[in-house]
Amino acid sequence: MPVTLREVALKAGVSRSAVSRAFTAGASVSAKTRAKVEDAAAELGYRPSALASALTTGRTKLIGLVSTNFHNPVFLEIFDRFTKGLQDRALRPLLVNLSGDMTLQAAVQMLRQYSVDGVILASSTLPPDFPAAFAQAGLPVVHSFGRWSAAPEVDLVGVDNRHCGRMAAETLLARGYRHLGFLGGPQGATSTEDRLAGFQDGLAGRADISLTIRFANAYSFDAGRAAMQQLLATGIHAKAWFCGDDILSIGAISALAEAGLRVPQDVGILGLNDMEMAGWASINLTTIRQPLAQIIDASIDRVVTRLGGPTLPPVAQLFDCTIIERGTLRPLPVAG
Amino acid sequence: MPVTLREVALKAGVSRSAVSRAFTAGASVSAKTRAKVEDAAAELGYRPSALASALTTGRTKLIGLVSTNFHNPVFLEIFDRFTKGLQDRALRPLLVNLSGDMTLQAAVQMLRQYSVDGVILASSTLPPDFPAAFAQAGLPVVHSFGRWSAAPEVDLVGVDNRHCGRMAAETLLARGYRHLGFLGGPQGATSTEDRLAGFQDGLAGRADISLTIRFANAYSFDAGRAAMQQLLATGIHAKAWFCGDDILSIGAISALAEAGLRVPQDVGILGLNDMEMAGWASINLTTIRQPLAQIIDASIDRVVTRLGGPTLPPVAQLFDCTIIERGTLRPLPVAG
DNA sequence: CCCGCTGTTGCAACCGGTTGCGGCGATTTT
DNA sequence: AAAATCGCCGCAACCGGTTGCAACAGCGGG
Repeated sequence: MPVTLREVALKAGVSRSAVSRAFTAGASVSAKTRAKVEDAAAELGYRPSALASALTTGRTKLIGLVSTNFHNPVFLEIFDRFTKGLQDRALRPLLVNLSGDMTLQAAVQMLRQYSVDGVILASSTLPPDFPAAFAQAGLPVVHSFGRWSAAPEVDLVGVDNRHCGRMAAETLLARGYRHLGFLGGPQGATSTEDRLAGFQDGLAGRADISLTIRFANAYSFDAGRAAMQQLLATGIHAKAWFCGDDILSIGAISALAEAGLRVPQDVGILGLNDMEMAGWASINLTTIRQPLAQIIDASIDRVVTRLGGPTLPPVAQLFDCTIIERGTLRPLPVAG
Repeated sequence: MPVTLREVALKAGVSRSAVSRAFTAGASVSAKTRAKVEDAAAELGYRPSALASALTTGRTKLIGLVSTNFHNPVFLEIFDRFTKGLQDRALRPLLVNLSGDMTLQAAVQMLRQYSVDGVILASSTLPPDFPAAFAQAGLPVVHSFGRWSAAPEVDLVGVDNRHCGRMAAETLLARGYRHLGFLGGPQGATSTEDRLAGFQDGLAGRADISLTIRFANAYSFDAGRAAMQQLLATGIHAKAWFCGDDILSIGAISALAEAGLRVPQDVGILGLNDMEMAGWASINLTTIRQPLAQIIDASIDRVVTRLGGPTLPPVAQLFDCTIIERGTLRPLPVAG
């Protein structure tokens, strides 16, 4: 049913090679035959099959876009940017939901079978052996939002989560909070571990500080709310919480409100990400911004350079975070 | 670099056909050779190339998943369910973000070039000629959340939006609201048009009712908030609004709160979708639920039956909506 | 022991493009 | 005018599997 090279060649009165060359940029074709071919192709509605050409060229222009978190609204923003960015570069995202029955091994096999040109792993929770599994299968991979390492096994783009943790500590200390809490994502999530480590770093040597540490069992609203409910039920009351993610913050705030506690008058909350919702007037979350657009653009750039280029050693590329002041922490004391 | 059929055949001491057959279910192979092949394949880490086989079988197991709305959080839930459901059936979603530079024509061409087995168009705003464009290109397509038609051009799965509108009208009337408002999505969005039509239907013949109609310019928080701000600024105050979507409702509620109006004491809000956020304690939105899981499962089933089966006439499959009572409308008057 | 049948196997062509190579005609050089 | 050069084209092989067909082996029955 679909029209092929042969038919265009026939109609244009040229060889199949000529048609092929007419459709590949930079090939050796005269303007005249190219015109003939284009006319015939247009008339027949011909488009070269990406699969067939991939077979010989070895390039599918398919990129595996792998993620685990489909319950954190920030990922909709992330998918939006990734899909647009990839499309702009004529690449096609093959979306993989790494949850349920889809195991890491299954995902690797699957993406190998489809000969994807590269893989973007968008996850802040998975340890380095996840991206490494793709690399070992011979797939160029960039880990977006992954854990920093001085000698990364694969390309990495993200932020310095330990530094974010220190920034959170400074922020809370500067506002005079002394009873602090850390509400992380699931235990074992690399981003949560690193943010906590940095947070503790920033608190080191301060004898006047108390710190409660708790982990939600997912980066989701429900998990954040449940964790905070449990904390309140057990009588644990920090005066300010650094939450490992905006969505946890929002869940926690919900639990606090249900318990009749006001934010920021009774309890302060500091998030991380600065997703769109954080800026909604009804939420107005003070948070540490990850520069999503930059991270995503850089991730795509990395995978694109891997596509053509030789095999260079993997690099880690980190972006700076900035604190976004809104309404869920009490104000800084006035200087002087 | 990747290991091919030929190498496995060599190592197993059989022909290439034998290897191919060993990997295709239901092919004629003896247990003995199958075992030999599987051993050799396992040793070499062989996986058949999906592209190469697609070339002859004509099946890629690729499904184009096309959407426009990456700013409505409900779509994260939708993508989660679609990706899982497709994966469960060994299908692969090729995600297309139909916005920015990606036009309908470009998307059609692209999906044709990749020989996707089918297309799922997940959008409640696009008119029937969008899905029709895929069908005309010879791609089996199902329109999820699309506009109902007695004689649809393509398979359609969703809800009866006019009926939802009538349900909204009944709901608000039953609670004694008389000054009503309709806050729709972008003008021209089919779902908004139909919900409005149904809403007006349900209000027909009621002389004691006033109705204000306004359209937000997207299905997004910002659009809902901006629209409500503008309404308030121009002095338009309905006592209850039927919003065309939960995310519009939440945006509208935000604007109301900023203006010092309480929901539901001063203004009632009724949403549509029942996305996860609607159930959050801090939002607690009364809304009309679309059965997402059912719609998505049915959509996948439809596209799967199109895959193998003969060309049957397109069908429309609608699911019932139910009202979810929460806290953004005043209670029903007590009977008696 | 021969025949026919069934189940398995390999050959070779094909899916739809790509590409190295040799050749041809047109142009330039001497 | 002959020779060297260049651009363009088609031939044919190839990418990695699949599949119709014919050949063949092994088996049971006559």
